[in-house]
Amino acid sequence: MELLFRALADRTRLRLLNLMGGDEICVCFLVEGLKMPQPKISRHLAYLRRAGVVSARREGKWMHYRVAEPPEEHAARIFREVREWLRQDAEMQRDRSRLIKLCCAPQVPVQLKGAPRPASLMAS
Amino acid sequence: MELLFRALADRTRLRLLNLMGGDEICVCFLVEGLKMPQPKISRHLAYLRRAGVVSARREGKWMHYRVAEPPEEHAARIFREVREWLRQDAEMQRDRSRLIKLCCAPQVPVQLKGAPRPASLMAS
DNA sequence: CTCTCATATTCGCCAAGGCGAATGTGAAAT
DNA sequence: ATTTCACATTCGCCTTGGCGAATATGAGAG
Repeated sequence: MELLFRALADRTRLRLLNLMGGDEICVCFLVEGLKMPQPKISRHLAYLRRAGVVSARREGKWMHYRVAEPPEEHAARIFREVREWLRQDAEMQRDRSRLIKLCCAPQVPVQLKGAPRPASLMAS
Repeated sequence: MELLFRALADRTRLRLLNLMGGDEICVCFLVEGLKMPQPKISRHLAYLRRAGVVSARREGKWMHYRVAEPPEEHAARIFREVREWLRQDAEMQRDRSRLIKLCCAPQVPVQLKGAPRPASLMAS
């Protein structure tokens, strides 16, 4: 129980969870979307993984992360409520807009040339 | 947002929130109920107060604490869900039983001779 | 005024965890 | 095989926050 809350008790981790809203997303897009150093992102992703709230999948060089709903009933409800909360937060909305611009742009930035784009970024 | 989760990210604080389930409760009952050193309880209560999730009321020598629902909509829903979760947790149930035994006993322990009892401890 | 009682705060110590910088690793490309 | 690319981990430093022990505060009681 405390494990879940410790995972949520950090702004960067909340922003990460926000960016992977329901979808799989590649680490490089998280790095670019949050404009943060890559090791920092990776450390927080590791933390979220240890806490069991995200799952990772490897595809060649790329790692895809996605939100993993907790099995426990109450945890899951809290989790959904948090993500709903994120959708209405101002900074989180900016983050999502930036991400959408990033991956739906006519040409993506140099660093993400061949990176697999997140599937659905339509809702916002 | 992180403030709320940091407040919930500690077992002792969760146990405290559990014991003040909807009611006002005096610090001395929390100390006895959790069988923990009083300064420890006080420190965690201060933390909860700073986080804005409890409010305190003075009555002579005694301090009464109660849960304060956050004004923000999502925060409040999460908070209610947490407290619902607590009600179903095993250790939390034991804590509540012990508290009930404590204050509804034919004669309360020496330390709580004149202490004001928590009002309603009927639901459990 | 002093004493006691309920509660709060302070102090010193230690572990968790955030950060940037550097380095490691594993998969593909050449 | 070597290099490159995407990502992970380690290291050293610093802050937060947990703890017990001691002490402070503030309100009644005597």
